[in-house]
Amino acid sequence: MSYQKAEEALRKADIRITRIRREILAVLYELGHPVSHGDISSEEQLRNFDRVTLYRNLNLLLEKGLVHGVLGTDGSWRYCAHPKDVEGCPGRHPHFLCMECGRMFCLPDQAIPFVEVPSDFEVAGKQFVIYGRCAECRNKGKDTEK
Amino acid sequence: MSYQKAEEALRKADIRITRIRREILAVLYELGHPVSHGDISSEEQLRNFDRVTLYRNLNLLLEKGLVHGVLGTDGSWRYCAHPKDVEGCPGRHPHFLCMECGRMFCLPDQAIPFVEVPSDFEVAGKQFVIYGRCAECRNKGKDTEK
DNA sequence: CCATCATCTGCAACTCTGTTGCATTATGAT
DNA sequence: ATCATAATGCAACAGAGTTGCAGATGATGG
Repeated sequence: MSYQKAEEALRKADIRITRIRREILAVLYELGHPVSHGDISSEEQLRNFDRVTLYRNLNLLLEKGLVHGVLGTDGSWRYCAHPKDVEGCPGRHPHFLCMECGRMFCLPDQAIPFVEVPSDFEVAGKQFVIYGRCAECRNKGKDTEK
Repeated sequence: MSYQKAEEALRKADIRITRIRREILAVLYELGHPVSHGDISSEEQLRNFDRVTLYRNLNLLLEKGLVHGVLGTDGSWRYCAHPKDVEGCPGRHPHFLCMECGRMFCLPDQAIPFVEVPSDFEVAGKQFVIYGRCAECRNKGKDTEK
């Protein structure tokens, strides 16, 4: 079950185990692809927590490296996490954002390439987002287009 | 002068030539690197125009392809443009965002690589942002750190 | 098992970026 | 110069995310 993995991760990161943190990690572990604050907050297990508390905990988990974030071209952040011993999105690859349904997909086969920055610049991270329409939305479009 | 280039570009794109459009393009042509709505609106020549009008025109210029946009990891868009006959940022390369001063830099020597997306996905565009600290901010830091 | 205290949570209010609706004004085609 | 069309300014709104603070909760020591 994901709760055990979640608790384990929290313990390793040396932060208190609270219900919301366990739930966030469990949800992210189970979904396995990047989801927005809104998506997370409408999950059954998290519906009754405060928006703000959710934001604060997502930021904490980001800082501690238990979760990684991808900024969509719609301006909102998606969060993704996997238990350490499970193959999954480590955040170091491009993501695809469907501008129609808002879903984000990992493109895990391709690494984000190394990029040369001017000397003396300090790199903290990279974001590589491809945007467009996913297969599902393109098919939906075809039905109603004509 | 940039105004002539600006008018030329507007004429070619077949949109009305108004004062704000001429000024936006002239400002972007002269700056030559991506700047935010806030940066643009505090430029001398544009200070007296309405926020909303500026947003609407930036969006129009984006649509018409006279300007391109880059979303920073701080969640706000930067806009960049060059006159057609001048070597400049065509938008098809990575950008560096300094998280401290908020300035964005083009990394024009390196093209954004081709990325394979799942079949039947439709690509509309790409965003590739490297974030961290620019040389200037790192130096500033050194003075006060100890 | 309970007390204690640091930390976390919920609430209200706020900021910042960007958008919409509508009345007024300017543009450029005739 | 006239006039329809398009652009502007204003007010109000929307959504994402943050801050401050009072009250609740979780880990630790007795």
